[in-house]
Amino acid sequence: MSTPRDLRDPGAYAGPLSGRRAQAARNDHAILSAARTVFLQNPHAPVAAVATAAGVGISALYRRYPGKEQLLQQLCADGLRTFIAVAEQHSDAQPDPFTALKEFVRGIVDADVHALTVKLAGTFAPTPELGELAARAGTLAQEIFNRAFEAGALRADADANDIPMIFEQLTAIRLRDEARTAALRHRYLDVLMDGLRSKQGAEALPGPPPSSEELGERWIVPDAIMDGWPSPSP
Amino acid sequence: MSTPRDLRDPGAYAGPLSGRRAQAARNDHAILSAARTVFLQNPHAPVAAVATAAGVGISALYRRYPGKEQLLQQLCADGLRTFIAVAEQHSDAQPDPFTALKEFVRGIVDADVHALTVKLAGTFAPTPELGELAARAGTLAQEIFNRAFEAGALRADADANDIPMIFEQLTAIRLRDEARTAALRHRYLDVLMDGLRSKQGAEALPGPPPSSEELGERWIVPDAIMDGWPSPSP
DNA sequence: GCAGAACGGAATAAACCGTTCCGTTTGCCG
DNA sequence: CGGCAAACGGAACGGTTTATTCCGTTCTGC
Repeated sequence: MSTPRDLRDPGAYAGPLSGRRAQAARNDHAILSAARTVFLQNPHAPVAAVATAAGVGISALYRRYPGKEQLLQQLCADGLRTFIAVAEQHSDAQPDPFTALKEFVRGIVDADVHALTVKLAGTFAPTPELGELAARAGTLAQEIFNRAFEAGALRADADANDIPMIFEQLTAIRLRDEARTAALRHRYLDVLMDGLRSKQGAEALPGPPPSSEELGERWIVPDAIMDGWPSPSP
Repeated sequence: MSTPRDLRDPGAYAGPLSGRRAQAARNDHAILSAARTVFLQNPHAPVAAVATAAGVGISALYRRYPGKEQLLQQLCADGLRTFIAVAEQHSDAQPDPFTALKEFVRGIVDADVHALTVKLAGTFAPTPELGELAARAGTLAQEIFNRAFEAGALRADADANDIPMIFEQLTAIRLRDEARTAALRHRYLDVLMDGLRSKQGAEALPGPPPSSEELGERWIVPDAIMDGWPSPSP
């Protein structure tokens, strides 16, 4: 029985797993990965685009997730978990706190994980678990910032809430070519972090840093981008 | 026929004009302004959202523009013209070229004009006029950068194409509160420009600056965000 | 062989959206 | 004053897009 199987995705390591089961396992990953790429490019992309990008049919997707919303939640949760992992990894084991902070930011930016938690926000209902993960992520980032700050490596008017804003700005850099995107982000990461460094003769940054409420703004508003603007009335 | 007069663009001056004509004049401005706000928030917002935000009916909008596309083109052209005006205004009359550059960037960012030309790109067919305006805008920006660079105010590996990328990053900062948005943008404008300043002991920025082709990427692709990915076929 | 897990993709039903149409209001002019 | 037409508001229309369901097919494991 020369297993002629698996017309799909022939390049991706057919492995020792045999046939259908193996395909299923690979599809698990392919779908998640495709969803990541597609939704990162366009948060409102149709589900069919994910299936196409994953090289599977729509039913393969719906077999795994009850609906689009659950897929997005999964994506977001995974992103948050990655964020936490990166943060923990850079939390210590680095003599210089400034370098630790910079490497941490680079890690998050390379993982392209911030967009997952923010650009997707508002396109699905957040679950309690998501909230907890986000809280933990925030705490870890805060700690890494604090260490650098207390070591005197940052300008006096730098603030922990500047970090998410830096993510935001670097995340805005997105070209078709993924490698080039990463390279450019590194470039401006250097510029930004250099601007945040402590230095003499620098005048104070204008205005207060973002407040936590301001940073959290994104999570509210399901989408309501079009309707009654300020807030019509219930 | 017998168009009595040109109701368009009365200079946003509602004044003592009486009745219907005055309302029309005010609507001209209200619609354009609302469109700006709405499409800046969400480039794919429905036309109805603009009408609602402007506090007018849909027909008031369609009386002025043949369709959505023309409205977007108008918006983009206005944005480009503003860009050019700001650039010309900061092009000289400023002794220090670095300050001139920074003020120029601040002017563009405050006018929120970059998003108009880039976030909207790909949502409508560009006209030849738009192309010319964009070219002129680019040239002006380049000149302002060059003056600062040649004066030695910028780090040696800074590049003119870094400027659009800075716009891009600052434009990504967008809160509900417009004033706060501007304030935060000023904050990171300071950080970024400080990072771009010439200084000793700075290691080189990693990787090459963005190429002009990379910056122009946005204009191609009508939308095709979901379908054949790399580029299906003509 | 056979039962059924997994699939691919067409079919479906419900939005969503740009644009048109129609009835109404309201200055202006004779 | 009466009538005309510029301006409007917003419902109605038709096309398109999308999430989700359904069904026939293909393999696997036994």
